[in-house]
Amino acid sequence: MTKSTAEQGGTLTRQREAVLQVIRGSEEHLTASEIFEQARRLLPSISYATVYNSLKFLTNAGMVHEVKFGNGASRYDRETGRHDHALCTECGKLVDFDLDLTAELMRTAARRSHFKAESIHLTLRGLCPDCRPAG
Amino acid sequence: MTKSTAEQGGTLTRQREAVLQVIRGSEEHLTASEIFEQARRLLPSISYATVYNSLKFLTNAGMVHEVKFGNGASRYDRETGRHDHALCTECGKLVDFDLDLTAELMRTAARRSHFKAESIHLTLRGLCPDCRPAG
DNA sequence: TTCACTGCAAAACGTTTGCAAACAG
DNA sequence: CTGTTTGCAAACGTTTTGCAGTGAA
Repeated sequence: MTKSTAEQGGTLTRQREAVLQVIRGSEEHLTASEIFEQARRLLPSISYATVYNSLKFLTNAGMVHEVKFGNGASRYDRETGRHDHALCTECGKLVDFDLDLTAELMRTAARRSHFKAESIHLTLRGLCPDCRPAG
Repeated sequence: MTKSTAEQGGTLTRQREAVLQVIRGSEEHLTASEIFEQARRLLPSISYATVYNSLKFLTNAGMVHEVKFGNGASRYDRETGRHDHALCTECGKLVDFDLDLTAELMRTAARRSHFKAESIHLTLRGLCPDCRPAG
């Protein structure tokens, strides 16, 4: 029953730390394969499966945030607090932002859908500053 | 340049019609594999790939609506107008609803994210009426 | 010694593709 | 005939799994 490094679940191994470091070190929202590429630079022996294990571990531990979109690859975000996403339809760039109407929004959505609300997820699709016509 | 049955793109073949009929005939949001199962009851010779082709065709033609969630299978919705979704975390049920604050919401989100808004997608996660503790 | 974790390879899953044959205009 | 669509099988990208081997308490 003796606990190790992390809060409860398990150990923050070298591999998991490398994965965490990659995610924390990036402005972007990386995919598992991008994380694998970068993690193996820190720890050449790391395997793809271990990256996946680590991502699951870190997600469960609340240390990173998984963003699932469409049918493509999940992306991982160092920002773990509640926030929304904007996805560029031109270049695929994914940006975090926060809408503080969400408490209100969740109540309205719950009423309309007759669900007991747990969380609300909002995604804006459009053109990012770099891709839109004018400045 | 002579057009056929559909608006512009192509023909509404027997296969595409079967797929459309399955989607229109269901209250649920079916996956491609569920659609395949049901479509082959209408048209036993239909193939999986043709179901995918048809879904792509119908989606492009605006006759059905594709809902992509997480990394799982896309679901297809006969409701093509703008609307939001509620996803049950217990049983996976997906329900449509409409929030009419969305025009306002889109403006705010665009301002916050600095994106040029195209569309906004809102998903409520929680417990559906059947799964939540009390009535 | 024990138990969690790793690395590898294979499988699983949803989806897409290449291509020959069938079909409609 | 010509172009489109079909059906099949094989390929694809992402994720999961089985399992033997490693490593830290």
